[in-house]
Amino acid sequence: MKKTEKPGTLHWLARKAGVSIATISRTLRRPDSVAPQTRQRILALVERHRFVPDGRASTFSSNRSGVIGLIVPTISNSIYAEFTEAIQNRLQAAGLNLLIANANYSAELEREIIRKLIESRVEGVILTGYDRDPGLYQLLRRYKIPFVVTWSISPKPSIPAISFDNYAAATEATELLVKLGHRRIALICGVTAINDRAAQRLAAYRDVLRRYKISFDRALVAEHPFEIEISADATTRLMSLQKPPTAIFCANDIQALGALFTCQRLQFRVPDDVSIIGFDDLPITRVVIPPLSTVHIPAAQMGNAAADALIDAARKGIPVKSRKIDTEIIMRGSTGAPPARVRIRSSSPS
Amino acid sequence: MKKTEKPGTLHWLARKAGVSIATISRTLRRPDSVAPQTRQRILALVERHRFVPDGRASTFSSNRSGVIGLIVPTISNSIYAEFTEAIQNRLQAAGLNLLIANANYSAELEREIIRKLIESRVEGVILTGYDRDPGLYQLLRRYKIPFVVTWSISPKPSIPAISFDNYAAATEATELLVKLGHRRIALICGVTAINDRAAQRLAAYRDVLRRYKISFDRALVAEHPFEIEISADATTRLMSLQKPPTAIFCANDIQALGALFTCQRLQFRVPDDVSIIGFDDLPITRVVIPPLSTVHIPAAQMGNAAADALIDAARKGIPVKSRKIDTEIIMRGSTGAPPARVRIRSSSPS
DNA sequence: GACACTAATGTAAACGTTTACACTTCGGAA
DNA sequence: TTCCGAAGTGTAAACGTTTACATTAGTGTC
Repeated sequence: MKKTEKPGTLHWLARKAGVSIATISRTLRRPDSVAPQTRQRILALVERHRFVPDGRASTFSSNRSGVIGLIVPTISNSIYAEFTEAIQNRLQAAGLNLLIANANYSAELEREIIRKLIESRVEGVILTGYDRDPGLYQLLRRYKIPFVVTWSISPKPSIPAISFDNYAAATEATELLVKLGHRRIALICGVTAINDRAAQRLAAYRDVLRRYKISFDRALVAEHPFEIEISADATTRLMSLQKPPTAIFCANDIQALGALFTCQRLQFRVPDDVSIIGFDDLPITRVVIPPLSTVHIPAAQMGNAAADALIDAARKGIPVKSRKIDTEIIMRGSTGAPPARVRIRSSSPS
Repeated sequence: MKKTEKPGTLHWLARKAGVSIATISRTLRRPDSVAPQTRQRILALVERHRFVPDGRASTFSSNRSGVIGLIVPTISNSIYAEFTEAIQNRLQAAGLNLLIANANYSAELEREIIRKLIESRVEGVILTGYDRDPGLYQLLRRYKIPFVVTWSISPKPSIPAISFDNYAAATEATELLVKLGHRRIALICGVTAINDRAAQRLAAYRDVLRRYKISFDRALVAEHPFEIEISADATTRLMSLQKPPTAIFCANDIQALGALFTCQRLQFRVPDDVSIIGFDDLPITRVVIPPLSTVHIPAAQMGNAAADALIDAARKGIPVKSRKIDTEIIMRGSTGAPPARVRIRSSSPS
């Protein structure tokens, strides 16, 4: 009585093809290493039975998962889409797979995701932001999983980052408004407690004000999740102030759009009455009326660089090297000098 | 000479704790099944060494990957974000993990992704759209992987779909424009060759025109990728026609936004000169001026239902049952009757 | 004709869990 | 006292590949 192998395994195929299991494995992984006619016979069989080898066993046996994990804080902001697609393309070309995970701005959820990634022994992790429990970094190191921080730069040099400089970029944006003559500048940004990018942008804003001897008014900063309707509400509040701002720096384009439409709805002209500057340079900022001035973030470039670094780390053991990426202020139609009456009013208060 | 186990394995921990490997495994998987003091001792050890078990071995040995795959055609459109997050929440509650993959509107890439998912023996797959090589469905069935189609309904009842009805929704939207008095209605939609949702919406548009005896003008339909700038260009072309449309149905909110701003830029008033209706009901449609009329898609509800169905399929073997989800037209400020002069002109042509 | 070398294939150990089953201990019921 | 069941733990097979090493056959060289 012939022992019948379980269908859908290499063993089973090997028996059908009259070769050993090793030959099947080789046919699948390194076709050149088997004789052409053997190969053909086996591939025909594989085709006919629609055989898909068990990747779990393969990954486990070869000790290579071929997967890079990417953790983004949200997928609703399309700026991460460009970033993700760049990474995906690079990895695919290198024969690696991308596992996209959404941490939803939750440290708790991110922790679980990182743990899962370690469990599945991914060969690299791309993180967003640096601010997290140091234990997580230790864990990644403990399991020799290369990682890289993106979208912000850690003050600790031991944490490799491939990113632009949030502080510098926000400094530039705020300074631009100051140089246009604005003295009453609002900031709408993300929730700094859970978002180090937002925190750095806020810090930059404060420091610029201080440098130009403009007093900091807590009422002019609004920290909110990146949802357009929330930003719209915040803008309404801001513009209903006794002395509304003449400029709003939004640390995110989504928020800037909320601010733009809300100002217009409240009959403020942009940029004549209020200037607005965003952050990210989403495609929509070019289409909106007036087109939005913003800070261009080279998301694709950052993605490419991060992916390349991890490919080298995973395949050649080259440690990830930090790298800074340049941003650029894009002046479009939503920024200008403050209105004259405000300038007059502020010099001769009523 | 004591045989030393490889660190970072259950064996190694077992030796350290002076128990068997089975006890370690049980402590990790079903803590209740081991004595409290044993458990404590082991957990302390696990904690101290930051031990993370090898999920590949676990998945492989237990024959359960605990993963559901989700394939979306793009991640730039935030409508998929809501969908994805709903799925993620449901799966997490059920102890399953979500693997998000982006097929980038490429059948080729999608095929590779599906293959990878089968290789890793995921316990379910959520697909977007039904239109793909039938071999892929066969493959999923062959490997007994439950799947469900979302965002559109297959004409073949053998393919389970949890979705709204694109044809019905687009019919409603087009009909609404007709009933407002429009006769010259443009359609901006996705590329129907690679997007069955776009194809169904186009079909609905044509059928409504036919039903109301409005001649179909090829020049009034624009098929384009869902990028706002491309849609803006298409709108420019449309509105520069000898006889520009008095209404534009955009089968996607992104495109509708491009159309809206472009019309305004060209000095057409919305809705006085042109009506615009979108599709998806993104949050931004409520904020824009005028707020955009659109078709509300219950993305979260669809995600919940799809996730629940796959959870039941994976865990209890319940076959996925098709289900239709309702959409709703949301009338906001971007739709109205056609302008009077057009109505006059059309009744007494020059 | 012996030898070295290569190409093609086979053998079998290893990867690190899970889990069915066996075993021991202990407390209580008869 | 014996017996039974439950609780706790151990043993070892199984999961389906990959791959180092062994084996065989074939080819060309001296």
